Amino acid sequence: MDGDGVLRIGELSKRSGVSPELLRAWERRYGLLRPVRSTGGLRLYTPADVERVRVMRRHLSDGLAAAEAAALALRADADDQAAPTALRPDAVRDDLADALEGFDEPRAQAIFDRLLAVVTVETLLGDVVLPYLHELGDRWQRGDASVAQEHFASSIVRGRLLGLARGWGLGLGPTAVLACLPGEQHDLGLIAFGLALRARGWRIVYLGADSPIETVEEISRRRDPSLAVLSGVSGERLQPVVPQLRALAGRQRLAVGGAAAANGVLDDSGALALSGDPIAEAARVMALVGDGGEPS
Amino acid sequence: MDGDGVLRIGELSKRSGVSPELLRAWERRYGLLRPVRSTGGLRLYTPADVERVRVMRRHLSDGLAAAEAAALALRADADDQAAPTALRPDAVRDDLADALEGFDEPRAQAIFDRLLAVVTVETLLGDVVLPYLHELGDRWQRGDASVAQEHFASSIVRGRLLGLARGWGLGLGPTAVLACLPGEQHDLGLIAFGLALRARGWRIVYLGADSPIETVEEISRRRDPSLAVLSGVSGERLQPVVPQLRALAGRQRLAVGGAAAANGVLDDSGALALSGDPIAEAARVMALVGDGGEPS
DNA sequence: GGCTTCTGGACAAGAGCTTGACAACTCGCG
DNA sequence: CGCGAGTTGTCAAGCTCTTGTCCAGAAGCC
Repeated sequence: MDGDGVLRIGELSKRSGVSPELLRAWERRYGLLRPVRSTGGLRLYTPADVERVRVMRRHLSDGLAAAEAAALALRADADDQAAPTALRPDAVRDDLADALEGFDEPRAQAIFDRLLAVVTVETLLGDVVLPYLHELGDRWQRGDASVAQEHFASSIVRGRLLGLARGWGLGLGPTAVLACLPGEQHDLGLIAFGLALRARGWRIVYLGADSPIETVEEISRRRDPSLAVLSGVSGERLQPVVPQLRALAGRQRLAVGGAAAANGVLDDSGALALSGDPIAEAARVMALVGDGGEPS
Repeated sequence: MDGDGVLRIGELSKRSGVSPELLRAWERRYGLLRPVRSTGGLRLYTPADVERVRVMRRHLSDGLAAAEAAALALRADADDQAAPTALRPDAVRDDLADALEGFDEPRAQAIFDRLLAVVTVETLLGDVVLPYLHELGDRWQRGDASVAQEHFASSIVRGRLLGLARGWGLGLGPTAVLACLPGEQHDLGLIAFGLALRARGWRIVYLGADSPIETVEEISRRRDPSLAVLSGVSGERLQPVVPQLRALAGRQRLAVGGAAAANGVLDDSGALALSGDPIAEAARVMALVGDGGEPS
């Protein structure tokens, strides 16, 4: 499925039939594509970009103006995720919820298998897994779901997500280091975020739950990533480490994700707050890092 | 089918159609091949390497950049492996340690892939993963390994083990419920134990880290397992819950695993102590439950 | 001894990058 | 109809990055 790796502009040109100059022009003028950059500054495109260029061309040959065609191509992209027909996301979600809450691992795995055969990882995350995790969290807070159910479900989802994560350290794109704040055990959102970045061509170094800040510092020195992301669900986790974060943000582009980032605790720390859902934030990060480039 | 001896670079070049200079360049730049060396320092390749070079060439002719093609070839390696040479467990373990401690996820995954093509899950656990985890724990205590290395390595190992665990709830065998004691975050040993039981035909219901005892109780009621296992590395975790365990042991065959079970805290609780290594204990549990049969 | 291989660096061709310009085209309007 | 203004595909110059190839001297192998 995402077996294809990233493409450089020449190859995208060949596959889409659009000259490199024009591809760059479309990017500059309409933001049609927003490729990740390699360490050397080369544009790296994903297979999804090939499709987007195709849509653009189709609209052009329908007689639309370039600006118009680009706008449509960009929107089509969003619609695409909203309408994978055949499968009704909420139905699948209910199905999954039912399986997980009945402690029925085989059935839950089967649902994942069936889904992955039809949709992209991103759709899986955005339409099924993340909404389900939210729902489960809410129900747990209301006392409608037991700790047992929450534990069981998390374990299975974690296993599947980590399975999808295989090989996410590989490739040419920019590198992101991902870790949970000290004391934080909720890692599923962070893994989802990593998968979303991966789908856009990034390389991921994943440290997991409850990581001391020094840990992130060490990796930053060794791998010089384009971005380090710390994640946490509660502000209490964040408060005590803000000074450390400020120091780290001095030498390393830094972001904090999850609900912990929501209330302006980070305001003058130099770290970016990513309090939205993982997929949206991955898209945002793309834009920022793409624009800003690397601070040497 | 294998048995083929090793190849020197000239021979590999002839078979793969890639010049020796280029093969060396690919090794240096992308780590595509990692040949063992003769005593004199000559590179010695296996037939599997021929295949890998072929994959690389195919990706190149698909128009991918060399660096990207190499990355994919390294991952694709997973799918079809021909002849993974003689595998000496300690050598592999060192290799794995090296990859994990260098934060090199792709290489670590490749090592797992190569291993799994030849050995059973049980061998993988017993000869490589568990010893490595022990070693890492020791080094970490001595200060020879950093927290970052420990986190990174755990994440990858956890991902792989959970991947192997897929579908372990399926089947007809006796059911075991597995959970970590409250507050306990070390789940790798428990997962390994689950895999060992699975290899013997059990069904596993896995609850994961930091599980309240009530959680286990709830599942026991709903699934009526043949055994429930709680795991922890330190006795401190165990002490406070002994009364609860005693109560639970009244209606449910119960065991406690990990170092926490070592000192006679459990003596009169009715719970079985499993303080040895996961695989040996899985074998022991088989014998016990096999003998005793199912209570009603 | 003759052929192969090793290391490490160097090199050149080609692909890509950015900035800025430019000509063909479309379109609204007097 | 002709004209200015905006749109859009293409091009160029000067640099950087990537990648296949080459070299020289030392050493291995049969």
